[in-house]
Amino acid sequence: MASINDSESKNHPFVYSRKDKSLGVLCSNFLRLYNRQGVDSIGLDNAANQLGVERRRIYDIVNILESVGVLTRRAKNQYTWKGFTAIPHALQDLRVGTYLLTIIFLNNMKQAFNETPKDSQLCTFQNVLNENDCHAPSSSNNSKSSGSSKSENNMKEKSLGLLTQNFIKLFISSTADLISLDTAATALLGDIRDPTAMRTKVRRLYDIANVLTSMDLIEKGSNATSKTLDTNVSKRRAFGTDITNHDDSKRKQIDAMSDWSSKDVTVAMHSNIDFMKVKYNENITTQKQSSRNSKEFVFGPFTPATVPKVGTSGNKMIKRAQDWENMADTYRPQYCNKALTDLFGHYEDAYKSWYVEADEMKVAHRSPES
DNA sequence: CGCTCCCGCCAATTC
DNA sequence: GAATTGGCGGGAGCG
Repeated sequence: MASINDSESKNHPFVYSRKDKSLGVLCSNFLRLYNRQGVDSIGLDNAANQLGVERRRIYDIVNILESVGVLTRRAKNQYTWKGFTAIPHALQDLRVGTYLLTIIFLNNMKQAFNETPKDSQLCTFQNVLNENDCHAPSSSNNSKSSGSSKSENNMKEKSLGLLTQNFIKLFISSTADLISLDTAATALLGDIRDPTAMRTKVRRLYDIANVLTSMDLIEKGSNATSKTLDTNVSKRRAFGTDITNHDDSKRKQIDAMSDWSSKDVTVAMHSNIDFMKVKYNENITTQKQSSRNSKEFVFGPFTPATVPKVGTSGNKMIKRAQDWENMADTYRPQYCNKALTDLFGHYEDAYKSWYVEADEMKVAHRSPES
């Protein structure tokens, strides 16, 4: 009781609005309630009461927060508050894992290019994620590899928490500032072409996006003009929605993400910097017209600025696409799901030249450390 | 009408 | 076998 919904409900505080019960505001309230020093333990029951919501909703919030390091499950009904300062570390772990994943992904792409179509759905980000669970435990015994990760804990694989992390990984591996939820959903879907699964996935992503937004880790952008701010630690990206879902041979609407702000300053998000709100925004006035087919910019597959040192001393220079370029337009692997193509479409060229290196690197980084 | 996404049924897990 | 957790998707709200 006392102090619950305050927010900025400008108008009539008594009119019910669906917005007032969104996961986003709930998360805000949750944070407002526990994000103060002195707190270190959180009881679910308590939280539910304080916030005046059903238990179920608390689980949603808590799971997502946990996946980003803000919380940790201590015991039944009991969570430990870690705070925002834990986010950088958590993200760093995700980043490392993602790096490797991307390399593998590139290889898969390569395969797709060379081999026949068959049922190579193996281009799904999710599939890559599955085959090598690069979860980032970050603490204690590294890679104890407890048995097979086959089809066992199927339950956990669809958890909101994991989905959240994978969603973030998508941002990390892509240079796109704008990623539509539909795109993300498709990429994160093991089985493409499953309308039902798709819808569900998108629903979940909406949930996640909302809480991440309330945490200021992400921002909603419009298809027309992306406004991307940037926290000093984490990359602040935006999510949008696919437009023109139907149709195909038209123009792929990567326009959505085609206008990036000035190559945002990919901050390192190193171990521990003061996180929080020191967001410095930069002028975003890049009305990049861009184009769909003749992309002239080639960015590196991985966020150039960062990339944790992995074995090889990060000799990642982007070689410009060569004769591959032509092939790119005409010989677009259509058997790779469209969403991914869109997602990574910017540097499709880069792929061509990259996968060669990726091949080498893959062998190279054979566990020097980490 | 299509995009969002809240609500809560009920299954899986844990006590 | 009760209590916790938490997928999942129907369908309501909003633009």
